[in-house]
Amino acid sequence: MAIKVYSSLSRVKEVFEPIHDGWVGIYVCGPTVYDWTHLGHARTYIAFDAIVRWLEYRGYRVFYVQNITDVGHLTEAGEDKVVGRAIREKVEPMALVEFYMREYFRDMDVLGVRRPDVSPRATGHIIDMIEVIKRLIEKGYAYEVDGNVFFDVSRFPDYGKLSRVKLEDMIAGARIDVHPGKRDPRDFALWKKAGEDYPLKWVSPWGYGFPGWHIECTVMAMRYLGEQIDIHGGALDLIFPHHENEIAQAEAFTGRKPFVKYWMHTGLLTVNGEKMAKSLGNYVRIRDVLDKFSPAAVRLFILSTHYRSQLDYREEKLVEAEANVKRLMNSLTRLEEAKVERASDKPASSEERRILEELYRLSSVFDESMDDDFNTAEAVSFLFEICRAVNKLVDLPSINRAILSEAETIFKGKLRVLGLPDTPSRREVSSKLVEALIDIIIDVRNEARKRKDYATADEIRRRLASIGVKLEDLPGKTIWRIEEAI
RNA sequence: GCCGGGGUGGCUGAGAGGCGUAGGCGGCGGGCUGCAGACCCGCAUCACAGGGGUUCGAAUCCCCUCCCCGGCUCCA
Repeated sequence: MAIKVYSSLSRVKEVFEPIHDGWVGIYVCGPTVYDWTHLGHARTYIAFDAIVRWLEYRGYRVFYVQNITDVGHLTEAGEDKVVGRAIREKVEPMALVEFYMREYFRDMDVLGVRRPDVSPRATGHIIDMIEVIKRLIEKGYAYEVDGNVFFDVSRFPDYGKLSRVKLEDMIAGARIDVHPGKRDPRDFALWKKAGEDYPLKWVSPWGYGFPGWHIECTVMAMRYLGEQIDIHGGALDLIFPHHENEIAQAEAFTGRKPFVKYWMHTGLLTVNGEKMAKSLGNYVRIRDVLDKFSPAAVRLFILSTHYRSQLDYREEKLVEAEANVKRLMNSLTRLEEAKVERASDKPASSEERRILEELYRLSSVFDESMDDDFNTAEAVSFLFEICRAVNKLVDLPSINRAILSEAETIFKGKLRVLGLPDTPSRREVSSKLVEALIDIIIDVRNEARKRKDYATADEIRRRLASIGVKLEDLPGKTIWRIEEAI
């Protein structure tokens, strides 16, 4: 029953034991809101959404913090992303931020990603950052050069423990911004000096400027979760330098180790086998995917692969996920129908008891999968088996009420924990009036069927299908659902 | 150059020494049905890149080879 979590730091699965009994603090690096959110964001945030849901399902109180980066995130050329874009579009930087932040939340809401408990913004924590930077200078971990402040990597011997990047290799390999004032090319900026007419700057002990990217997460994580936190997550590409630098800042500042007990990283998303990159022009916006596919299909697509694996986006896979969602939703419709039509108080038959036993078993292996480093991919396979068992049960001519209710609890519970819809879709687009009307039409059609007037019956079915209402004749009963709203 | 992750049946994609030939899709056959759909059951020369090795036993561990993808630079 213990949860196991793969830690990027130790590179093995560890038994999950939060620092405070029964309470989990989790920080996930949020987006820099200067552009539309893409499928990679969806991947990461849906994965962590499922993780948070699972921890709660297992009885933990979870406090989830995910930042909004609205300053300090620089491009390769050393330009602040938000500022650069705002200047090009001739808008106030914070208006740009506001726009994309709202769109981000909208996308996440549609995808059923529950909002974090706190969504702190970097610009709202400049004072905290300045305080931490001051302290780092006092402790000798940072130094000022002409209005810039750098972290002195040589003072932090653990540097590289997360990414396993060796300092020598860094110097040899990558392009590093060699600011003239840096003592060592590996040192990174905590505070950057801003020119006179720079639109986004704050006053500090070192003059006007703005914070570096890495310091915001360290500061906000500590502010809301304490000096040591249980889980810190993000996508794989943040390990170096972002998370490496966060560790250096936090542990240097507090003198306490470790800053983070479990580092969790999601695998990256590729598109048709290639990495997703602006330069390749293959960015897939969440918005565009949702134009074609249901949110549930997107979630199922993402959760069908383990969160640490690389995930390749291809449209056919979404088509398949959509079909799978339909399978699950069909089953829910049948369950609803069985509840009102065929629930009985007769003692359970041996067949019913067999199915119930099977459901209990599947429920428990589902849970084991999730406990094992949140293996949603394996859990999904059991979800489909639960679905099949439910179908078998509701196919029976009469079903023991208690068993039916147990089946419903199990099935819906698993759907919910994965953030999938647990009610048949027709509820969302119909109304009492629509339902009553369709029931009348169905009655008329069934009268025709009794008369063996199949031409009329088929015509009614065809015309209903053409407006998105799908009929299904079951023994003694016709059920319907809305496939695509007109 | 330095670090990772992979190569599994027609496709997709879990599993990481025996404990379910995962699951889904597609295909075929059967059941149910007026038909259709949905659903249920069964089947597929029962697959794990190639070559060695360890083991009573390997898709899973070790070694070698080939191929793919990613990180090291802004990125979720």
